[in-house]
Amino acid sequence: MREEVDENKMCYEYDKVDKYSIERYAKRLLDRSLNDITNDVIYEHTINISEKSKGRLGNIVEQEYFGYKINSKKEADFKEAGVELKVCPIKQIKEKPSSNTIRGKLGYSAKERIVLSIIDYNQLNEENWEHNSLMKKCGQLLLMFYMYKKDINPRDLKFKIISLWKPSHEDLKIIERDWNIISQKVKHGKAHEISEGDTMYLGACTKGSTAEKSKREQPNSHIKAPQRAFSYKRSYVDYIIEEILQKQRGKRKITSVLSDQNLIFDEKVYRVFNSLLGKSVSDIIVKYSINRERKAKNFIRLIVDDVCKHVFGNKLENFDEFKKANIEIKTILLRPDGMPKESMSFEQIDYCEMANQEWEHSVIRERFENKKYLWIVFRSKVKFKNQKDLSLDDISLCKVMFWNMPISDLNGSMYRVWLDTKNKIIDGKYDDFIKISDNEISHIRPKAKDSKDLVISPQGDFQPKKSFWLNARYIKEQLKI
DNA sequence: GCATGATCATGC
DNA sequence: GCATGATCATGC
Repeated sequence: MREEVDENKMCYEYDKVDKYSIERYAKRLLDRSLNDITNDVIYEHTINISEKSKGRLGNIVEQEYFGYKINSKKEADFKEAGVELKVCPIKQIKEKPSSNTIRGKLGYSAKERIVLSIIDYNQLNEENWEHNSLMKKCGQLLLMFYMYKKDINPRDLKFKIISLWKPSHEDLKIIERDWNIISQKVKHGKAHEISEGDTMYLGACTKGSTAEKSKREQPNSHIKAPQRAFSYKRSYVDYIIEEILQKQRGKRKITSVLSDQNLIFDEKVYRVFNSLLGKSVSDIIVKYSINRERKAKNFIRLIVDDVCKHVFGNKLENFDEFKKANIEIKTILLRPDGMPKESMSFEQIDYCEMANQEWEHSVIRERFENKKYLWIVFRSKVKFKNQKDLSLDDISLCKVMFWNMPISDLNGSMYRVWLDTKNKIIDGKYDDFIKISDNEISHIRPKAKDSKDLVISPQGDFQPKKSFWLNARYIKEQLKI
């Protein structure tokens, strides 16, 4: 009882010019919900949780817990201290066994990106990085992560991680370039072509009920562009969470960073691989003294990994930047005419999961909206049937590019394929998925150890493992060779 | 032991 | 030679 009185007495008692005081005050909510600590004092500030305002927990925390009016203006929430408050949902996940973690270990993952501020295209058109309104408002964040639960009164949601946070010096360089990529599109009258996948950590995500409704004027072009907001990408937020937790545990973070003083990581990747353009696989093997038998089906990919271990000291996907920006590496082999020999496969479909998912939160949308790919493209000089028939002298590196799926393809063809597949899973039609000849950008096909390699379905029986494939023809288009 | 990345094999 | 089903070495 006494503690409860003390808690209430302390309400609003923070020094608004001192960010550490604000953080300390915020941390009273650690492992608690608003309802756990507040009873009497808060009532006079209680706000209505209407359906329209979605009852966002962030709004409630701002008004009831910190006692200030909601501010979506250009200055920070705690303007005297220069601190912007962000209340963000997280979920518990099993960490992927691919890293060095023990299988099944529990960790936190960001449920969504952190939206920083709406982009005012006209204002951005006038800004440069040195005097930008985004970092002025959001350069110093106070992050309050809570455990997300569906259909729960927001006042009962428990906070798990609370901390001041700002990007490290190294990250800020990448964020600066991301900002410049976005602002350059605006300055060139291409705000309507912006995609969240254009950038690494800082994204420009759509904001508004629907992209159509939210369209607004942009400078330097008469074409209307969907409203967008600066945000930290979900994969980057995962890293923020990890960074804060490691700091709290007193562990020094083991970093594996590819960027250096002069070059950002993708520039280093380009520099190394562009120097190898036109070189054959056998040239590359000799150059880096690679010793590997040509047995595995993913031989070329293993060579690429060998090169990276030699040049960078590690495989690319093991570097922090690749994790933060959510970049996956794919090698592609082209026939002499530029057509990829194969379509590109992805992880197998979890039939039960997919039957219950909505598009907005689907694995496949997440995969292609919030993810970048590094395509390392080889081309054969001569016609061939099987790759193993080719001489390594005849396969050479022809292009290296970072790729992400254009929004129009994601919301168009990809959505159609996803919806068709989901409906057929629900109907139990496992032999009737979209084929490559259906001329979408993607199709469904088996991907398993063998035909007896099965996985459980929502109907309770076992079905062959299958996965999404990007059509070879679509990849050719995207390569623009 | 199994997911992953990628290619092979076969029928038409 | 395409379409699609089937499969394998690797590495975590």
